[in-house]
Amino acid sequence: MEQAVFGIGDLAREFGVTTRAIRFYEAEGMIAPRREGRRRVFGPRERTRLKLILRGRRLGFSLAEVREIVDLYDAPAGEAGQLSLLLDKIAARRGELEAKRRDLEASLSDLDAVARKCRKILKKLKNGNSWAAKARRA
Amino acid sequence: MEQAVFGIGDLAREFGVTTRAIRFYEAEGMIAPRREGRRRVFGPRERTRLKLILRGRRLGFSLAEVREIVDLYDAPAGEAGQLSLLLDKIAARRGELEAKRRDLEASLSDLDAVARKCRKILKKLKNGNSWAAKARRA
DNA sequence: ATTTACGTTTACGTAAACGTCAAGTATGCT
DNA sequence: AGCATACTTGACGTTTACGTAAACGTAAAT
Repeated sequence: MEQAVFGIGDLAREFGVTTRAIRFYEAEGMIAPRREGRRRVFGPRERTRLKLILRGRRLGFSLAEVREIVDLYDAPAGEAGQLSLLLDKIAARRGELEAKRRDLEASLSDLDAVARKCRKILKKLKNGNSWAAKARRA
Repeated sequence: MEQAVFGIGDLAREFGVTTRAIRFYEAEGMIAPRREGRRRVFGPRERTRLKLILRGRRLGFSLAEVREIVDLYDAPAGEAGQLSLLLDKIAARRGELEAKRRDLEASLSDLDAVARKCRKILKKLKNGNSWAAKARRA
């Protein structure tokens, strides 16, 4: 078994965040670990939620946005109207993610272009560079 | 010609940001429009820089990170040592971007999984649902 | 001439997302 | 018993990334 419960310190270490951050997310109502006395006890479910939160944050979403995204995950229980409304929300989020992906791909290819230019100049420098001016036109 | 100069308002409208933000980036030394009297005049170069800045921000980078990324673009002029150092930096940034891409793909596929689950339930609801319990096992 | 539109600087304000103490509690080890 | 370690709840502080308002400049339109 993959271990079913975690202390706040365990999760902090595992995900590379401070316990303060985790408590903050709880105070914001984004996770709700159960208590054992006063201590927080995180089950796999809360652990997953935390993982989702942090992933969202790394992708540049605000906590408010993250909250809406995460909420999509444990909604699927309702009548038809609710469900297709949920599907709409999901589609909207998908759109945002795809926009981000476009930004990402653009960044990657831009970066690659710079790298290529770099290597080109570097190569010319290695074997005698008499005509360095030519490389600078780019 | 694609228009060679822009006022601050033009760029704000084009990119959907406030003029305040643009001035802020200038104050931070991330763009340096030339002046015509007191007014800022942005050439295509500064326009591109701004575009890069905003793209970085959308991807969740801090301005400090964005600065370092953007600086990679107008460095390619130096001796061999500098160039390969630059290539190293580029590789590092590429790594970050790829990590972000993994997060992104994971988010997308998670979202798709929820959507599939949703549609499944929805379908069962449409034709007579006597055995709704079966769908809840997921 | 004056309103309108766009721009300028200076300066204070603010929301978000935690960081950083402080002071107390609970558990286990030696 | 004494100490270390991990956790708790406040409460205030800090950084980032702008927002917002005031007061003014300049040029075109009415």
